[in-house]
Amino acid sequence: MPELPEAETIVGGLRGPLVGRAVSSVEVIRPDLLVGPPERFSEGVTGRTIGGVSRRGKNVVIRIGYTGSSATDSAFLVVNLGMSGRLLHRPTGARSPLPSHPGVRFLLDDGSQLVYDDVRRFGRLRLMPSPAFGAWSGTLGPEPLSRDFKVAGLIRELARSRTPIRGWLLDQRRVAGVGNIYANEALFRARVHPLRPANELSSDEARRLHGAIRSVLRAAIAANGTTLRDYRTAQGWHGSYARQLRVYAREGSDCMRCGDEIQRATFGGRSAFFCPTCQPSAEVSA
DNA sequence: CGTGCCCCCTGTCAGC
DNA sequence: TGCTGACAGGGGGCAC
Repeated sequence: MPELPEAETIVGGLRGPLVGRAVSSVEVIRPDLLVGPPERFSEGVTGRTIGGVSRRGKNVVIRIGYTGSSATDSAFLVVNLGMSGRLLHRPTGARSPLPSHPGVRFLLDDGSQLVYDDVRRFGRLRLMPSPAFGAWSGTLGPEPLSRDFKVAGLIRELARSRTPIRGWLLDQRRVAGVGNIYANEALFRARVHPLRPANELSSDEARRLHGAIRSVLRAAIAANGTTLRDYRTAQGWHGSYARQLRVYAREGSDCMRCGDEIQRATFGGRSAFFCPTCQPSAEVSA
């Protein structure tokens, strides 16, 4: 599901309704969604005030603290949505459809609710004290839309691995927030075959990939993310980037760039989509 | 440490 | 109509 653009869209939809609200009560319907004991989770959240909503990679981060506290005595609720997780805000008296598979429900002091809903239950909610949050964040790679994500750094890191580039992009320790949809889309834009070993990309290909990752993520954010099936915004809406996808789920269709037929291949346990002409399996010298 | 494979879970769809 | 198998946006654990 949700990759960086979807998490970013959810964050944008939660910030207004959540920031400044206190959590009146928590209902843990599916304890297996929590990392750690449910009692500690409930005690750590109940009665506290939401200080901010942000994102790290694909994760939604909700900062929680006592009213008036500084950031240092905050805790961080980190939500990884897995494949089918949703974070839905339901205003008081909302007529929006009921969540189908609610896992955790937060009742807020204005009567509205935040519901974590997840059909497949691959998602996880983790409440972390500040130091643990910092350590966890440090295990993730740079934010691809930040200034920390540099061409030089990408070239250096690519050289250290011979993993196929599509798998390399999915590793959150390398770049935070890229998943299978946007890895495939970025590789098409950069004209790099998904099976190319990372350390065999030329510096020009790495430069193109760097730009392609950033532009595809930005475009997807502008479209509120990609809804193929499960993803919804915090308000329950669909994202509209699916109709702008150039290769993902377009197997058998014409390449928008050259007209050749888009191929699908399964490796690393997941589908890759690419144009065999625009993305040759070895770099073509100019 | 890097890499590849399996599994977690439910729902949907294609094929028979 | 109904059954079976493949597959779905993620990631943790394990063996090598």
